[in-house]
Amino acid sequence: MEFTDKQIHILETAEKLFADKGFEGTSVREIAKETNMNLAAISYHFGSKEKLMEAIFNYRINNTWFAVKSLVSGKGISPVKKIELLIDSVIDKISEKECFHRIMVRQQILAKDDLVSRLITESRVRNIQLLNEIVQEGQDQKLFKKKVDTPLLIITMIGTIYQMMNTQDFYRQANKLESLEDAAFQVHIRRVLKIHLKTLFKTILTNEA
Amino acid sequence: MEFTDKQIHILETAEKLFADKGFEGTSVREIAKETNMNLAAISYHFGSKEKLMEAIFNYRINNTWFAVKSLVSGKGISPVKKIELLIDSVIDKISEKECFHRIMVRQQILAKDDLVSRLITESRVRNIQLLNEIVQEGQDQKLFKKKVDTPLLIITMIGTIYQMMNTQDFYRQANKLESLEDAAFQVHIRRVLKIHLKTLFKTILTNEA
DNA sequence: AAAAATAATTCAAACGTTTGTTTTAATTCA
DNA sequence: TGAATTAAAACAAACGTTTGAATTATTTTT
Repeated sequence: MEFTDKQIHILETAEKLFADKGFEGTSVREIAKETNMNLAAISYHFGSKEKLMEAIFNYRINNTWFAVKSLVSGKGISPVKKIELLIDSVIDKISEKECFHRIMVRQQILAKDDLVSRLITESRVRNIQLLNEIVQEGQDQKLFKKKVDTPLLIITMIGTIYQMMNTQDFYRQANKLESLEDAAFQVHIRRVLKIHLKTLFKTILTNEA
Repeated sequence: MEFTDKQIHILETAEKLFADKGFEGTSVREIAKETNMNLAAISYHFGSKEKLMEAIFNYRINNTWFAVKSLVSGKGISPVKKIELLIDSVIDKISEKECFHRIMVRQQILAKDDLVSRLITESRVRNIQLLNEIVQEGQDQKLFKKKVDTPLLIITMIGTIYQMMNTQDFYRQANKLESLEDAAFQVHIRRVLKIHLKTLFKTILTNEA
């Protein structure tokens, strides 16, 4: 799936608009205006609004996990360390593509069965397999509990990250962090989330507590 | 805010449609057809589609926390027990109003500042205050850690519940629970979530681990 | 290297639908 | 009778998409 510079410009502009106003809430005319292109250009380059959405998913959802996978399947790294690397990586990846993930959250709630929904499911399966590998390794080394609900673990991880992403203004206010610069606050959130999730995972995976 | 039976019928029908297809993805004509009412009836009873959405929020978002509040502010109950009661209650309340919460999740992601957004924020403030009370009590009794990020705790709680709600088919498949009846699976999810979140909260709040 | 031919892209305009809402008359209920 | 509700029809505006001519880029031919 290759895209030209112009197409990528449309993709990323549409991504921002879809994230802010929703798919149905964004008109093709808005996308055209925001990209300084003609209305017909979107149909010309992508065929339809629906296909543009699919293109965004093809553009974003690939290659997300390959870097993590190589990190994680490396020998000589303890399962605990691998979990930590995974958490760091997931948080960074999601933060980098915040708009896309906002779209994905909204999309996964809808009762649809289209290409986009299938792409989301495939992505989830990959995540499960990845975490399962690490958990299995930890169990083999008697470091982790025997019974671990891996899907539930992922649900807490992704759910916490997404909820933070979607309510970050509220978190900022509740913790009186309004004085922080935007960028500094983003860094702060990531750090807090990473520490938090690592603690949680250790509790669930090891036999402590 | 009082509603007639007919209005409630419209509210609940629209709620289901908004949850399944999104606000912009649902037409007023669809709501009319689904309720077996005339198109103009929606405008007549609520004024506009936007106001109908606001009415759904007014209908649902109230009274959600009053029952919890009375449970929680009771004397003679340990802070740990109160946390458990809170978790049980939140999970049950959200499960009861799944459609509404699906709408709320989608709504809170949008970059809007309307009445609905303000209602969501107010609801969050109430939740924080409630949990803060319990945490404070636990800290006074030297049961909980001194430093607790209450907002982060709520984010994990709500985030986990929402993520489970939105990906429950996936969870079911990943844990090979397809043989369970729908109702039994719902019960299963709730039980698992309750145990899971209680464990997490105890870890974060107490000085273990 | 210049010219001609072909392909790719941009543009304004218009297409037919669907949208949320309003109107006006008919009907129901108190 | 008079107010509340329902019904069918119409409204203008916005929607996604298509059209066909104009323009630009690329390739082919001379």
